[in-house]
Amino acid sequence: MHTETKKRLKRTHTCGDLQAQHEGQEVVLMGWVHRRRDHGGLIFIDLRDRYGLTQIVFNPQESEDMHELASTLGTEYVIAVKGIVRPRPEGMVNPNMQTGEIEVLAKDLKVLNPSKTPPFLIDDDSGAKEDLQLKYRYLDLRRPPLQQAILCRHKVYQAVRGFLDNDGFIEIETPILMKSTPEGARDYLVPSRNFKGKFYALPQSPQTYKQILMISGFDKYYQIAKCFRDEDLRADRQPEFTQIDIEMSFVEPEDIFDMVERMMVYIFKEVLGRAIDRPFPRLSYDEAMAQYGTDRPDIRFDMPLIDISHVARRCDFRVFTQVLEGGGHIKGIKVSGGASLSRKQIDALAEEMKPFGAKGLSTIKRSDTGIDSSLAKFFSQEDLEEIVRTFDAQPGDVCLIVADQPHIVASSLSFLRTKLAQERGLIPENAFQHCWITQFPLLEYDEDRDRYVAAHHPFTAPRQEDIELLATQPEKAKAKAYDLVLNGHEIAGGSIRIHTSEIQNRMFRALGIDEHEAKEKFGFLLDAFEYGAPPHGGIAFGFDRLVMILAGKTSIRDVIAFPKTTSASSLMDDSPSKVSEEQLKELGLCLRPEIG
RNA sequence: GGGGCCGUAGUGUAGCCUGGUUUAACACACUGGCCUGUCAAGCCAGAGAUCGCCGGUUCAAAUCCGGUCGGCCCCGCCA
Repeated sequence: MHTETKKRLKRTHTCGDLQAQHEGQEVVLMGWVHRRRDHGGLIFIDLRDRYGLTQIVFNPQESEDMHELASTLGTEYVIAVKGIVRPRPEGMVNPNMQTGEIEVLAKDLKVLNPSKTPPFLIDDDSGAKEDLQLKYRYLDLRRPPLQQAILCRHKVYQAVRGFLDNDGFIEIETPILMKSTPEGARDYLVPSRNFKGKFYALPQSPQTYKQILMISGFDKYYQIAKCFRDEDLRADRQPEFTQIDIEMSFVEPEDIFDMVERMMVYIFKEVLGRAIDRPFPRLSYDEAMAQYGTDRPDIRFDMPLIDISHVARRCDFRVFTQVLEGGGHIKGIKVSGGASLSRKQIDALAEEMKPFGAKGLSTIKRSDTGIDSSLAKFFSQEDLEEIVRTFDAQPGDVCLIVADQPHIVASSLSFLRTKLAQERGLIPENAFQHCWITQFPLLEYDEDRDRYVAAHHPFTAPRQEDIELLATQPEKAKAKAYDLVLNGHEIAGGSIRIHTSEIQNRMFRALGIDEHEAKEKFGFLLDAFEYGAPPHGGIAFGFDRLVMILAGKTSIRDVIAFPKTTSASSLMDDSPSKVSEEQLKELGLCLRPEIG
């Protein structure tokens, strides 16, 4: 035991540290065996930790025993090496390595822990399929790209906390076990043992708590909060995710915009060392929908949606005229140089637009000699020319046109716009373009539930001038709500809140929530409003999405240490899983017979 | 709830459309041997797969059909 202690090695440097200046120093490195190159005589080991790689050389002349031991090292063994830093021989410098000027001549080797052969290569690209990566997430997380992503996430946490603290915000935690509320996403439920038959819900967001904190006088609050929504997943949606949740008292939207823009400038500077321009451009919801067909437009490239209804009204194409009579839209986008797209390619695009409801895709190509269009027989030459002018199409361009209900035209063309921009390389690399979307509708009509639902959430304030519309034409009311969009991703959304129980009750009435139900579900908030609620508003960031964009990833799974699959399971720890009969009994639960 | 793509040695792919001369191929990893300047080390040899699972069609299924499970992408959904 005593000799063990004496011989124990203490790490002096990391695998990313050593340079020519360390020549001659005795160092101790610890890490994972990244690769072994065994020449029978000399053995080279690339030793890896999260800081980098360092080449270790084992020479049998130093110690036969040590050399023997080095020859048994396998990939991912954890070892400690004591050795002397020396410059690499003439011509052996590796300029691709951070530590490529030097190597460590091993004097002592200890195997701290052997490793089974890993199921995939620990490298920039392991080549393994994603389910295998998720099962062995602890190995996947050793890969440099994921380590960098997690490090980026750390930097964003620190930047956010640093900025908000400096700006006078107070970090306050709110409960994870809370009351289930109607409206919004499906809740994750937690059964109560003390109150059998009753349930907590995990927060979809800390919305009601942060409003109550405003009433408590914490006029500048923030929290980096875990949120939970039991809905179907996407590349940028996980069942549990993280928000930067912010709320302020005595503010108007301008105050929020100013604070958020300063924070984004700070984050980009701290995390990427980049300067970004502000103020961020603003578009109203209606403008965004008209120009881009989406409320989260990617404005790194142009390609706006162009309305040609005024010309289409005069054509003989019944599909078009019927769409217009039914209140539909006829719009299109111009693809510069797109006249070279083949019939087959266009058909493929049309096929991809079908899930959005688009039934057809019409084309108008402009060449040097004239206009070639699938609509030629329905339009006069003059009208075709007018359409081409409306699009400002040059020879070699093609205009792709959809006629349908407004929401179908918008979503399918928005998809097409992004898709073509990606395929044709129109999106500038390494560009970051924010924009604000403002003046969202307050309410939307829900066909299934046969009533209005809150477009944002039921605490969102209507514009002052629209309050009367709540009782008369609710769909026309606009909200003091705003989203922050970055490169086509919604990264934050917020609003000025209702702060009087009088307006809040009018809102509930518009939503078809009667007084009894309102009291039952949100009574605590309505009560709180009676005791001097300050005007307030705020915003919440999708933290994972923000980090995803900053880290240059295309899925938030890449910036979450332990993400779930698209079916919300965790392949590493195999959750969700069954629980024992005793556990169920304790909670007063039994499973429906068909579940077993 | 719906649509699309994928599932073949430890890993990634080919083979599948057009069923049988395929003893299921290739690369990486792995095992053994040789090797003192490699850094994706090299050379030689070797082991490793009832083709996700269940059923059907057929003389014959990795291959065709139906179902099912899992992963990814999308529509709906996500206040």
